[in-house]
Amino acid sequence: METHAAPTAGADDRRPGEVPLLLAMAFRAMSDHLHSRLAELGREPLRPAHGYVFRYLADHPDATTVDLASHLGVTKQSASKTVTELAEWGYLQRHPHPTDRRAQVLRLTDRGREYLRLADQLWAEAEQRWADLIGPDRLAAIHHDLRAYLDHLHDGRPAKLRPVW
Amino acid sequence: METHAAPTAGADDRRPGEVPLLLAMAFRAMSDHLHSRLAELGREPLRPAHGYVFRYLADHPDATTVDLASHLGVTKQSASKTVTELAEWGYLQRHPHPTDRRAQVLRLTDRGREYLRLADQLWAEAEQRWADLIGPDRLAAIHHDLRAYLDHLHDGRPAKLRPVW
DNA sequence: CCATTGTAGTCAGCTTGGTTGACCTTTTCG
DNA sequence: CGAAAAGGTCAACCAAGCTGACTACAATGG
Repeated sequence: METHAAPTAGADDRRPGEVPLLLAMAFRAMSDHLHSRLAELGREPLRPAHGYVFRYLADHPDATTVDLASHLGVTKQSASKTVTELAEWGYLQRHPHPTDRRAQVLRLTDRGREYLRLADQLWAEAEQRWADLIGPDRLAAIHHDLRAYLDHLHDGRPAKLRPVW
Repeated sequence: METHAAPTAGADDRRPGEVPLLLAMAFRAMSDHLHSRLAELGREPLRPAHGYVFRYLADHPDATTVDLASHLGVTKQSASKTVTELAEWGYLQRHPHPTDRRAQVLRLTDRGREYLRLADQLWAEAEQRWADLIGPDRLAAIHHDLRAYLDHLHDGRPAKLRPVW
């Protein structure tokens, strides 16, 4: 039961370079958790990328498709396809841009905001399972260290999200 | 015009459920590092999934395509496609199975083993950048905590690797 | 010992989620 | 003003999965 081992970690024969893969596996595990909970609740199987769209739109109320594309790190055509899909499903709407007649402002519908709350809650569940195992202080430290890494690397510019696989 | 400024690095305003996404972003950042280093070195742009194949074959000297498929969590057809590709590129070879004439034993070539060493080294570089920032003790603790989580969840069975996106 | 059932692997065709390129409209700027 | 840049769409293509059908061999139970 070495759940709270000291950071010295003598017996840990850490293979250098293993951490990145562990990050991917942990994310996958949490993602699986979210999917199975969504299924339990009988919800549509939106994927993490969709949740990320929702979050961006919630935080950026005057975002356009091009904004979204650059945030997601995909082409505007691809982002447009996603937007069309989510609009058809009633999660967001395109509104005319107040000053630029080329552009469209994307806004979440109530349904979209509701889904975002649910997704946040389910991610939090998965996260909590980890906290239960290692302790909330450790989780907070990891959160902090991850942020530090990403802020350091990208220094202002937003981090890319979608894994290259 | 940002309504939500970047989180000020003051008190830990941890949004519950944020950690999973940070895991994905950190992995993506490390993966980007690996890719750009490979490009610098003029190497073929093999993806993380390929490195994972190499590792499995290195650890399981009598693995077949079906073994690999179940390990990767994909269909045998998909695994077969990957194997064909890697064989054409000279990273592995198919050998007749000693006792089962349907099956083929997959083995890394020297070139494959060399690539695995390189990939390990590049992942380690990315990992090290994080360690430089947060300190090696913190990284070791995170490594330990990730392992604990994955071991706890899967309890014996291998963890899924490829992110669902 | 043979008939049935199961397994390793391949081939073919489809789907998904991305790509590039061409294009129209509107905006920005020299 | 006129040229270049930018938002958005349409269309064609591509990569990497998938399912389904199939062959060849293996294992098992009368």
